[in-house]
Amino acid sequence: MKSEPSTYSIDDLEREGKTQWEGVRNYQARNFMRDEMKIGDLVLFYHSNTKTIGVVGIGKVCSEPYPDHFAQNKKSAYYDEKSTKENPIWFMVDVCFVEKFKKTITLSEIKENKILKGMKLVQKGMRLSIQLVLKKEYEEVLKML
DNA sequence: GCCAACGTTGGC
DNA sequence: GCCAACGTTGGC
Repeated sequence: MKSEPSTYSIDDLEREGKTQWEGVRNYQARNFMRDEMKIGDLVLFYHSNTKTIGVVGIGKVCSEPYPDHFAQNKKSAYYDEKSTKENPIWFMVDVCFVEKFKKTITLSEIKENKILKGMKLVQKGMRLSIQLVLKKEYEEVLKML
């Protein structure tokens, strides 16, 4: 799961222990979150759009998917008039803190790792903020610590 | 700050 | 249904 650290960083998650992953406004990412995520799923936490880009820690899905009520909040940056309480369009999960790495596993390191060349993250044009990571990819990333 | 790549919107 | 225009993402 990607996040811009200026918006929400691994340090924020460590401090809070748990957060709502609101604001996903992309259908593919929503579908993945809504249909595939289960409580206990482990998450690579990725910092994008920052000085040191890469995987910075681990989180865990700690709720069922549920409607993103920020979409009904007119004051929220994530407000979407098409999403109603009766017919919510957008969904989110809660993410809990597991671990913050001592170092960032950078995007360039991941790009250099042949075992990870199939990772969604390094596919051309892949901008999705939530991506499936295969078990072997997950384990390989952790080996790079 | 630039810009490529992608997604969404809306006219036709 | 096509596609141009526009907005966003995100690496560099």
